[in-house]
Amino acid sequence: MTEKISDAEHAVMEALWEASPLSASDVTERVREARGWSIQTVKTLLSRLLAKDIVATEQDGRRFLYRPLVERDAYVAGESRRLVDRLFGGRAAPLVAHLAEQDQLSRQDIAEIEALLKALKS
Amino acid sequence: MTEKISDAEHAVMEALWEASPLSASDVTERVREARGWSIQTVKTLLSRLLAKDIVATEQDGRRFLYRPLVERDAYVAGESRRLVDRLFGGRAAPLVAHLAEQDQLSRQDIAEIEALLKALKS
DNA sequence: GGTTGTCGTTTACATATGTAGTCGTAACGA
DNA sequence: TCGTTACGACTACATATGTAAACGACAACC
Repeated sequence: MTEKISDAEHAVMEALWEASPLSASDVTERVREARGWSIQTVKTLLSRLLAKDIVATEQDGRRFLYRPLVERDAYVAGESRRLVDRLFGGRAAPLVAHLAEQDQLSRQDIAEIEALLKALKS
Repeated sequence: MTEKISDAEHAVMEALWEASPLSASDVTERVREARGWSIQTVKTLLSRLLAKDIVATEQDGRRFLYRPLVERDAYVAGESRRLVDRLFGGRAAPLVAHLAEQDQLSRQDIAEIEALLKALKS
């Protein structure tokens, strides 16, 4: 039921998932390289995330520190499921098949996945 | 480099991938159940897809028939890659690991994937 | 041949999104 | 104490998106 996180907001969330709580300027610093946003932009994104209850704040003197309310894992799970539902009829196997066909699996990926599956079956 | 396909546009594309060429009303009929859009809405979406060169038209008497210019496979590949890049650092194995952890893989999925990988290694 | 229905085209409008600028205020530094 | 700075809040504005209504042209039917 969590509200939708946009692309830009997602970049901010990645910073917060990496470390938190962070002030707006901390976040700006952390996303500067990847996105080059002004602090104003980051503040707007943080406000929107706040309004959507995706992050929370705590007072730190005159400023706010931001902290995620949504776990990265939950977000990743949601997005993965959305993709699988939309494009693969809700089944995960066709997704893996697709990745394989597109040669997007390295030899190492294959080995890792096999090991994983073996573990799963036990 | 194909332009972005929005969620609503994607529903229209699925109809066209299933069968094409189709008229606007054909498409409307095919998406009616899933989305319940008016024909006006479908026409707008088709125009936008046309403007983005994602579909093409051919004249059929007084009306147009629409046909995809982008293969479903290419779209699926792009979206899958985007997800893997954004959420799994570009590596596919962690995605599979994630699905596994979330219990999103059925026993049958596992069997299918194993067979697939075995085939890949040969 | 006028009416009606069907097309594509144009316009509409609310909300979301990307990307900031401005403003009032409170703290900090000289 | 007085200017500078750093904050959050509010405002801005273009483009994208979802969802259509209105319009004008033309074809089919009576």
